[in-house]
Amino acid sequence: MGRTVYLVDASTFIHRGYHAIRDLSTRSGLPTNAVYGFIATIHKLLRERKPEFMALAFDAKGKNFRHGLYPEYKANRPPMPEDLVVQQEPIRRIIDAMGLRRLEVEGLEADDLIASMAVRFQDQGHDVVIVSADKDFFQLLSPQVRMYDPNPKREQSVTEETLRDKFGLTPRGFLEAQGLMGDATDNIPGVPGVGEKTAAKLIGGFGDLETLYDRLDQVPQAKLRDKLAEHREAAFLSRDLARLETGASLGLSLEDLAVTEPDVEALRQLYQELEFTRFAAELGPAKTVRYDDYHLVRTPADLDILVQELAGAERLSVDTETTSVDPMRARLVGLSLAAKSGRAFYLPVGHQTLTGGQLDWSDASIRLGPLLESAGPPKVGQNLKYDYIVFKRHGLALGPIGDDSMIASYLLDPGLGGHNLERISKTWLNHDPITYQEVVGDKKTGFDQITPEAAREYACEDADLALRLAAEMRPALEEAGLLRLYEELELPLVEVLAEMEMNGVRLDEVLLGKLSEELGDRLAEIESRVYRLAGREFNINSPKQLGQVLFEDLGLSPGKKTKKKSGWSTDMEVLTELAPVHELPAEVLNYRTLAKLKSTYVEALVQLIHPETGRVHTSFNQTVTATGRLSSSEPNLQNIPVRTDEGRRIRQAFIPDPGRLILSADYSQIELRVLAHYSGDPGLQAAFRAGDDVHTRTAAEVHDIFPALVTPEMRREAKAVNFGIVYGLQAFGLAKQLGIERKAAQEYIDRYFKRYAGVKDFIDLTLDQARRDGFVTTLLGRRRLLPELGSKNYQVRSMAERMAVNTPIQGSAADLIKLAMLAVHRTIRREGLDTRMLLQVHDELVFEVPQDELETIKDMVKREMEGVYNLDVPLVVDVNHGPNWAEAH
DNA sequence: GAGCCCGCGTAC
DNA sequence: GACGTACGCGGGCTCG
Repeated sequence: MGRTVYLVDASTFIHRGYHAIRDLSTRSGLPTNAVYGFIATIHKLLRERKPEFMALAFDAKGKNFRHGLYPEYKANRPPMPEDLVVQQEPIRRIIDAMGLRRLEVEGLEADDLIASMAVRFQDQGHDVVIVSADKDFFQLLSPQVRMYDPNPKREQSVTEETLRDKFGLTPRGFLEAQGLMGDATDNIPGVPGVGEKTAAKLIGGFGDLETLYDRLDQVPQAKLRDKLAEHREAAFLSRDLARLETGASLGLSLEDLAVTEPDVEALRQLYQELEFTRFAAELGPAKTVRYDDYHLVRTPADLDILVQELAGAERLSVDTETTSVDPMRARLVGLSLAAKSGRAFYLPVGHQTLTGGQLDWSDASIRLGPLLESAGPPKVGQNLKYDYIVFKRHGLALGPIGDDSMIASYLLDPGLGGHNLERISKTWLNHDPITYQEVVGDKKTGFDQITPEAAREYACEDADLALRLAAEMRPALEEAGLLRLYEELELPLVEVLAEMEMNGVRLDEVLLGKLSEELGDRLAEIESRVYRLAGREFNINSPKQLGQVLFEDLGLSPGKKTKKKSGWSTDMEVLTELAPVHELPAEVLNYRTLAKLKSTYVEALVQLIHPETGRVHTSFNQTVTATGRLSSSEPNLQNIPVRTDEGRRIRQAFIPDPGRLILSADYSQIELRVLAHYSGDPGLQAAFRAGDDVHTRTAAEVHDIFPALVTPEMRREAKAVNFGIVYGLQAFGLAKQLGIERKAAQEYIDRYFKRYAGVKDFIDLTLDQARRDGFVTTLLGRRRLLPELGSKNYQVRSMAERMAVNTPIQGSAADLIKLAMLAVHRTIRREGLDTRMLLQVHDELVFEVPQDELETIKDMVKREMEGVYNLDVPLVVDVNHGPNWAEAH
């Protein structure tokens, strides 16, 4: 019985993908546009046609019989571009993993492979579909052989009839016509001046080249006749070149072309390497974990047996299930434990929906105490800060912390953007965990609404995975020299951050209430003035509507487009420009300032006051920034206004409990000191050793004058340059910031680097090393991977270079203050002090100090922070205190 | 109505 | 394009 065989001309679709998709590459810079386009086409073909038999023909390297006939064959083809060459290998690997037959034969082009197979299978009574758009295949068309192009924008199907309708030629005739036409892309000459139309007409009339030349005198046009006569040889040669080889013996039977099952895991691996997340997802979840050794523990007797089994464990993985993602509001629903890969236990304690029994937490927590508290094995988990807080609020002091898979993943690649269990399990274990959605269904359903049975696999898996992940990642940390940073800084910091979050900050609700009211009044006043000036009402908060009012209604001249150029920018820079021209922009600037304070700070903060503690409890995120800094969220307490009087009023609402004071300790110029240390620059180091004002000193150096002669304006410029250096400043940016000519900015920068040659050398050396290693490091060996340093795209590469310069500085400063937090925390503990650490704002620590500890803490904090690490320049800490954060700063 | 992106603005 | 690291607001769009 006749079957259908699909023969794919791979190079057609590889080239089409290469040209149709621009700028697709992996994060590390491997181009993937052709791979992506080609694989998308093959997917489409498989999906739409579901072929049973199929082969993909590739061009073999080197020469073939056509070069023997005609040395100039394809001589006009430039060599394959490098960014396409490197995509050949991945394409072939994917085809193999897909379970498809790939054909590549030395001395034969893909066309000849396809032609030989087409004829062979046709002769065996099968139908053949040639998947290509190349007209060279027209000569093969027959009742059993047709062509197909999966691209919907093209003519999808070509048959013998199509050929007849379009050219009036038979397939055989088309080959004859090709002899006359030639083919410019393959450098096949043909007869000059004869194109598709003329060739079709001639062959349509005479049938073939032999007949045409036998009866050349019957061609009516004298000129054409002469051309044909002159290029007779070329015509016959061109036909020979266009004729596909159909007799190649490939020794393939139909069965050899059977489409087999894909190697899903190999494919997934390839797709992940190429960062084709969509294709990887289409393969469905990878399940490499078994669920058959996961158990429910729901009686005190079983719990005691379990505690006994786990007591001697080297490490114990722990995970909590709760009612909230906010650990300060979460109620414990259950916990899972694992000490051996693949074996885990779920202990329900707070399910509302039950089909059987569950443990009583007040009883269970006593039985678990010896295991989970500091006497037990080191604890492993994913984001243990969360579990630590939940347990602490439920009367249990989890410890000691032995591994946190989230932090391990972060240290290995802090630029990853997300270190959740799902993601790192995929990366490290090639496993897709059960999702929260799959377990509870509706996202609004609390975990306590499902049964322990329904929770078992999900909860056990989380503990099991954290255990497996820690085991996988430890060697990687060791390899990268990150183990000390992990064990001696980041893991101990977990507990410190947890305590800070639980401490929370007290807010003066009355003051915030007054502020909100006042801001509301003032906003209303501005609003009415804005409407009057605009001549109509509109939403001032909408940049889009504001743009219409300014640039259409009022006809002011727009400054610049927005980033995504979807409209005209109305940001501070533009409005400030417009302020002298019209009253409205100035009003809007004022409005924006106040609206920001009201919505982002006053109102949001009040909203987040905890009902039980009466304080706000931020989250300090340890695995978010690319440089090693912490971040703060819900609320973000690291961007509370401070620069304007208006903004500082918010800080006045940050107050201590009665009998206490707010104390703030901040590092003076920590980033520039790190720069001075790294660069070894004598001038910069001298400034810090002498205790000079570094910006004044920079101005004096650059202008070559005495420091006493530095004007405030000169100091301001120098300050901008000093900060800019840390960020990878360029002349354009400095010019914009200082409002000077670009040329003047460039001269300033040149003079700076001449004076501070050590800084220049540091930047160059850092970049050299970063390019060599592919990453940069901080004082404590923290890494940031920067594959984009090798990018061919100037913009991408430049960005990476600025990151390479900034990260060691910013990241080292982060290392130092984290070390200081540990030191201060330990001293507070050791000395049994009652002072609470509340906040960290990158170079500042904020404490809530009992009156009678003030002097002790002042001295201690300054001493610990300044002495935390021995740089080549001194670290200086300024300490202040007051009745609120504004006055302590 | 939820979820997301955009434009904007706050901090260091 | 052009100076690094974050978070979060309101508007406005998409999607179910």
